[in-house]
Amino acid sequence: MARGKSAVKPTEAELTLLNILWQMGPATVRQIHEVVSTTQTTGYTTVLKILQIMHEKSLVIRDETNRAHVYAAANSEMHTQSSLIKDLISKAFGGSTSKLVMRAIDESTSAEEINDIRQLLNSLEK
Amino acid sequence: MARGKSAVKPTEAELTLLNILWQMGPATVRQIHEVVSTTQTTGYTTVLKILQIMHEKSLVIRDETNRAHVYAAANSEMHTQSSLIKDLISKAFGGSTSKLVMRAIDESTSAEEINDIRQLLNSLEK
DNA sequence: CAAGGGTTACGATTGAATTCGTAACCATAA
DNA sequence: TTATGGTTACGAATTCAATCGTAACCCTTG
Repeated sequence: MARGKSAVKPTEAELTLLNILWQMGPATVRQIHEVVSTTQTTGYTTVLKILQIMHEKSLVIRDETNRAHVYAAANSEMHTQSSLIKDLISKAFGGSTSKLVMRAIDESTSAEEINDIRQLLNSLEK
Repeated sequence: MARGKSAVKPTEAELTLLNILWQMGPATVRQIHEVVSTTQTTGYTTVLKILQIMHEKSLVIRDETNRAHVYAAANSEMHTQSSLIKDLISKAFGGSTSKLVMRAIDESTSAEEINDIRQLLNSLEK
């Protein structure tokens, strides 16, 4: 089995940090922790530890040039999203993408979003 | 906070059993284990234990009338799928359904599935 | 050079998920 | 009635996620 990289599925806490990294770009633990703190009450060393574990798992890369290491997401947001969704489709939707899409769209989906999706379908047409 | 029921997110092992229950309808541990065994090598008592835990969490209901208890999914497949997907949308897609749909559809999506999705959009039209 | 402050590293703790062995239980066949 | 076989219940072991306290480290300033 080829398990080069995308084999690792980020945990919930890890995904929170990845979202921040995708948003901010490369950042130090302190910077990341500051952002996390706006939403949660998570200790500095907790964020540090999670980043270290993510580094072991190759979910992030880090630049150790300076004393304060600079972390960055190892994979793109798009790549990770695709991987997460394929996982869900296989585990909860019997592998059917259309079933998932049907469940995803409901009364709370805005008209704009529906338009976006329609345009996507049209672009696949050709 | 109202946390009546859909607050509990099934774990991976639990989702495997739920899939079987949705497929088979109410079933005994033995029956469920037989199906599980076609795919995995999981012990009988492991399946039993997971079902007991799911019962505590109210993910399944059970009929204890007979000696061999009969288990059934507490929530519908559709309900659970919706809940799982909403969770993913909020945690990995910034709340955007259309982003999720865009990631879900790729080159591996069959023409039929794309057609199904298009029809869904059309039905939402009116 | 020595003290402080910020930073990383390490290890411990807690709780959940998963797994299973073994005991207890009970209905039924002999 | 008693033994047998299937069933549930209990509890222990293992692993992983998440959290943090404390030690070690090192740059910078006085």
